[in-house]
Amino acid sequence: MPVGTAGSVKGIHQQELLNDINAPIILGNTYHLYLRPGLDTIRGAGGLHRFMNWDRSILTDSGGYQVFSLAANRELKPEGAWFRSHIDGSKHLFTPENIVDIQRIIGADIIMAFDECTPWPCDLKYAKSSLDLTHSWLDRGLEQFATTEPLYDHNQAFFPIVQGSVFKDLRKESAEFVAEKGAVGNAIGGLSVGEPADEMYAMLEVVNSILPEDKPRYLMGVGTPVNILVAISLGVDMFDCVMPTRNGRNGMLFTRHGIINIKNRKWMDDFSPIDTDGHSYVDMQYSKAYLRHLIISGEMLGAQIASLHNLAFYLWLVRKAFEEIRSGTFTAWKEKMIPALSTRL
RNA sequence: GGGGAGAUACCAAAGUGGCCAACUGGGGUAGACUGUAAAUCUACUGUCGUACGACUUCGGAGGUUCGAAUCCUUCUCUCCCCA
Repeated sequence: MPVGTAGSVKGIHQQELLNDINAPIILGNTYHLYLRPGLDTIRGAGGLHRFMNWDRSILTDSGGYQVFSLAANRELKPEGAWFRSHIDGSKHLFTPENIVDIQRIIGADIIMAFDECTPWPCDLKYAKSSLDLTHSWLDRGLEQFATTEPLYDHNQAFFPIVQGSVFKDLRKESAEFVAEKGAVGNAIGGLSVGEPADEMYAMLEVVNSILPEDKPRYLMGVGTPVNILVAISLGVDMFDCVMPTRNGRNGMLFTRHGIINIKNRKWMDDFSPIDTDGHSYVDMQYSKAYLRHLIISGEMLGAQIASLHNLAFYLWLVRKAFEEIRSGTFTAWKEKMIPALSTRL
């Protein structure tokens, strides 16, 4: 199995973190797997377990999110998406086919389909035409995946992505379209792009009533600790998000007791450990006051410590959720946790 | 001892009669960040009030003027050059 990092400092630290706490994880800001929350029972990760080592895997994204986030620098065509490089202005065509090829080359254990992540708000007409495009791209990606081979000595999985904005009918249509493909895992995209959380939850309910229960359901780009617990309760198994690292770099620490903005003056003279309940070596090693000083001073070490803390917290959160599910106490635990997680310390 | 320059809000630094409660940085305070062009971005930052606004500010004192951070007099302090 490949040891997955994106080659970044971030990735390396995550790897160290993994060695440290031995948690199931997919690298690249993706944390955890295989849950069966709705029924409070454990589920294996479907066919994936047959060839995947969850401790050492790579998940790569397709660039579909960049179709959304870099909208100003791209042009959408039926054949694919043209991106203009912000570095030298050169143009590059991303297609459902070459995106599969690229992820094959990287050696990703999980390859994501190329899709359009629709913005929010988004009118029904646009969402519908976008969904049609995403579906046609999905068929092309699946075809490319089926007609090519892994380049290395491990298998690769291809995850389709459900879209449909915040429209239940479209989400239903998309989930059915995706489920029909019989992939070893399925993803839910196009959420947490600005819509109210309740709308996201409503979409998850619709989609998860259709996506197969015995295959991982991967909610892309989510989210806050509360978002994750709610999504787990709605049947999601797998997440990824920039939040622990980006928000960490900007001074936000997530803990089981609530959220700390370490830049706040109130922590200036607080020399207690960052998190006495934490699971990363940084938590007892450094004080809040010191971390605050590092972040405020713009020291890279501060961003690293905060990121490590947050990643460890996120991993603890999903592992704990896993244990609570296993012992049949997830729902009660979740209800108790949500108010704490939302608290501003 | 002689000559010159300068003193602006927490710091630095614009402004050189009305558009100045005073540009811009920094600092400070708070907020945002959800499949990472993001070690980023936003707001506020004299006092009181939610706000229209009111009141006190540009080294000190005095003066000119309808009106002064800006002009005049004087005092205090700082820096530079020559002895």
